[in-house]
Amino acid sequence: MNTLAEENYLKSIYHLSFDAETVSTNQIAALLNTKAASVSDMLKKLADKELVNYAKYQGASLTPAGKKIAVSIIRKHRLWEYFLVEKLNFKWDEVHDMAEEMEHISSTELIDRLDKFMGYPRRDPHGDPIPDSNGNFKNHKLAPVATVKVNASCVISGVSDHSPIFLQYLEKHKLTIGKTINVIDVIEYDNSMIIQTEDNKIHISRDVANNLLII
Amino acid sequence: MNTLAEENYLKSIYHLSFDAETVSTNQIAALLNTKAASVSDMLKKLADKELVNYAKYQGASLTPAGKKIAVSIIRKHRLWEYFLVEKLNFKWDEVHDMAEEMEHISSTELIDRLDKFMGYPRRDPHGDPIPDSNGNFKNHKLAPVATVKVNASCVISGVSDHSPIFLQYLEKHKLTIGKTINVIDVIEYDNSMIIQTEDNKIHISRDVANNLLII
DNA sequence: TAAAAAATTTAGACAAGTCTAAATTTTAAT
DNA sequence: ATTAAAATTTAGACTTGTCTAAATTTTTTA
Repeated sequence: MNTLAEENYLKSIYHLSFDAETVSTNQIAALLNTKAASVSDMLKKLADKELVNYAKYQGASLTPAGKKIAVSIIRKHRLWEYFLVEKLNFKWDEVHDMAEEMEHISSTELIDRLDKFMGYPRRDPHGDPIPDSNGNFKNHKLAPVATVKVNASCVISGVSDHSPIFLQYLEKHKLTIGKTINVIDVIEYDNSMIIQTEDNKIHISRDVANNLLII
Repeated sequence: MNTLAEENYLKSIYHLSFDAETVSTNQIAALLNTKAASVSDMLKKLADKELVNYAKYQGASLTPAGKKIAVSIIRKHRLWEYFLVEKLNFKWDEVHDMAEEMEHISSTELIDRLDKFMGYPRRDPHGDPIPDSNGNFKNHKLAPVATVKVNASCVISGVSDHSPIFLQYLEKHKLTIGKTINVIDVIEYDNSMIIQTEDNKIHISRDVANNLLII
């Protein structure tokens, strides 16, 4: 199959492809915490294997074969996260690094049985959709709270920052998946927002409003 | 922590140490499907890290630190095997390779919670004992069926060959963990045995009798 | 649109882990 | 107690994935 490094590159390119057709060397390097030179090398290898389309200086995109591998890794990652939270009682801010390792367990039979064991969950603990065993899933982009108008209400449905520190902040203020919130006010000066949750009234910064997603 | 290769070496040395104080380069090479030269290199590295005791040409043994790592990997392997069989309904001959990958997932918190989730099982699907979270477990050697006298009866408690082909053979003849068997006869010519199980009477070869363990 | 800045690639080096072939040490056999 | 055989180690090479520094290409800016 593919090496761990290759899988991580494919996954990164997939995630970065959400916003653009083609992904730059520097973007990949930043996400993988590596250097642009290393990325150039790897893109050449992945292009040889026909997993990415790559033209020097022009960025990269996934081929159908590369995309299939990326989606399968994302499926594994999200199912393991669900397992860790729902079966082993970890908190949503604790599971990312573990799932990062577990997503590379190769057996697809294993992951399909895990999926069945858990009753075919459709979203992981962070609200991200879980691809089915054929790699199909609706990946429609959610809007950030920052786009909500004053007096409008909405339901928290995802996050675009998965870091423990952000998730812990949300947890602390009960801003978790499924909660309904109402925007009370937007402070023009810094674009921070006052929101009313089911539990209390909170003042959130622009950063938070940008990384908290709603339907 | 340690690399995947290092962990596999430590595990191999642990398993081979069952019969002897010190383990030879060739024994390790055979078990890991690698060459003696590679083993020499790695033993040097592991000795530098004080995980094995190693003197050139004299074989290797684990230090307490090395043994601790080896036992922790074995704990992970056996708990994942139990999970795969008991929760995901795999058969006992299907789980070895998957567990071989899963044993390298690093988090000990994860494995302790998995242990709890499954109710602290004491033996894996092949009858091997599962170390507790402190690394303690009774690892007393089981006797092969080959040592049982005619007319004596005993309970199948383990296997010393974990290969799918052997496990499938046992499954087919219902020679599984917990079954009681009675030795009817031993054929002197080839040391094969006629045994009576709860289900039927079977003629097993010396090889089978050597790899099937009883209490 | 030419120079400066930013992005990217190439060249060459390195570490981990493996291999083959040759050299060395240990063990077995006479 | 030598010699032959077996086991083990060393030397040198190769692969994967990484890095720094230098070279090249693209983009930006004036």
